[in-house]
Amino acid sequence: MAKLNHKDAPADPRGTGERLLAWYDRHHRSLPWRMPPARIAAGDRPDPYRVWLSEIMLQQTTVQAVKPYFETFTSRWPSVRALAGAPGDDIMKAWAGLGYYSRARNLKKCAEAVVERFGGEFPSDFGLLKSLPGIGDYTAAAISAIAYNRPVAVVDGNVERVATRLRTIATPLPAAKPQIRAFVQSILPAARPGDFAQATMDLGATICTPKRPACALCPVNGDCLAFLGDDPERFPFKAPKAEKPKRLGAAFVAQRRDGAILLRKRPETGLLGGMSEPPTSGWTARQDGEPGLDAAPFPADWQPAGVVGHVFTHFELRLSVYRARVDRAAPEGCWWSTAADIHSEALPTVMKKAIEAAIPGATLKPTPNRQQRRN
DNA sequence: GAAACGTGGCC
DNA sequence: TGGCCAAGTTT
Repeated sequence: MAKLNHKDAPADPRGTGERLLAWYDRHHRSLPWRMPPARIAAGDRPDPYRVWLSEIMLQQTTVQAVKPYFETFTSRWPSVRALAGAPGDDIMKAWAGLGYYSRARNLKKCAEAVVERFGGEFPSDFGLLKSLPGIGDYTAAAISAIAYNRPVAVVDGNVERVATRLRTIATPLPAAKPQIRAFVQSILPAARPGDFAQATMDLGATICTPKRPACALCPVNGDCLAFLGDDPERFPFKAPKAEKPKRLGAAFVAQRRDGAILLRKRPETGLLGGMSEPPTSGWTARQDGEPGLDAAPFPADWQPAGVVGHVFTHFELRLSVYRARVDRAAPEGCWWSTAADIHSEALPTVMKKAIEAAIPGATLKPTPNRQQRRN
């Protein structure tokens, strides 16, 4: 890492924003939900519905993971009114696999609120946006700036990294947030708040990365205190993460003679809230041996079918999977999901893993080339 | 302020 | 392999 002396002190910080915009004009990423800077300059604005939807999907989620979901949602529900009118279960099914399912629950609530409170038009005001379900500080600022070009500071994880490096802010997150927000506000170009927000995020995603940042390519390295006199990779400062506890549980995959699989719906709140699953044991903090057949939802010829590992945000799960052939009506609260339906159920990834362990191929989409198995 | 809340990719 | 991280919000 280059260490420059004091003669190379940062240029006028007020120029940082303009330099970021000039870089963005040339090197911006092309994304499905983004209006490119040339069209912004021509007077176009992005659809606030698409901005909102993309921002919710992008919370703690990579661009690559979001792309296909964004395409699915916007094709199926082209407007906030369409989404507000959709059955909640359809939204959960379409969200399955993307994670953080409270986002999907809040998505419908927010769409309904926009229709009822604002006549189907997203507000531009930060405070009004933040009053909507699922919209916090970041998302309210992002919609306000990107969709409406309001001069608000948009601070996400990328911007936190860029800002703490530019100013060598050594206060650990999240305590450093006010400092960061104030700094970003101070360099915000008044004419192009939306482009500036996206420019800063693009810089963080492609140049000012967490590990091995490409400082030589950075358009504002001359403004960066970390680059000029420190080690950029040290920033931002964060508290060490707590160790993940390990939990054990069991899943019971019952299959009917025609191939249908028994599912039920999880409670609306909490982990995987509102999503579907094969019957499972609880998996609270138990470490005293694998859950056994006493946790089965009903008596059957349960056979061990392997163990599935899955890492959640705050714990690791080892799920013992059992399988049985069952020929009976679905118990109260459960339903038989046929081979034709199983692909479109609201199954979280961990539950697809469990079903796959018991019945390989069961949750894969049928292809024209593949014969459906019927036993 | 701290904990809950998913998943997949990268090194 | 396992820890880190990704356009955070809610309670």
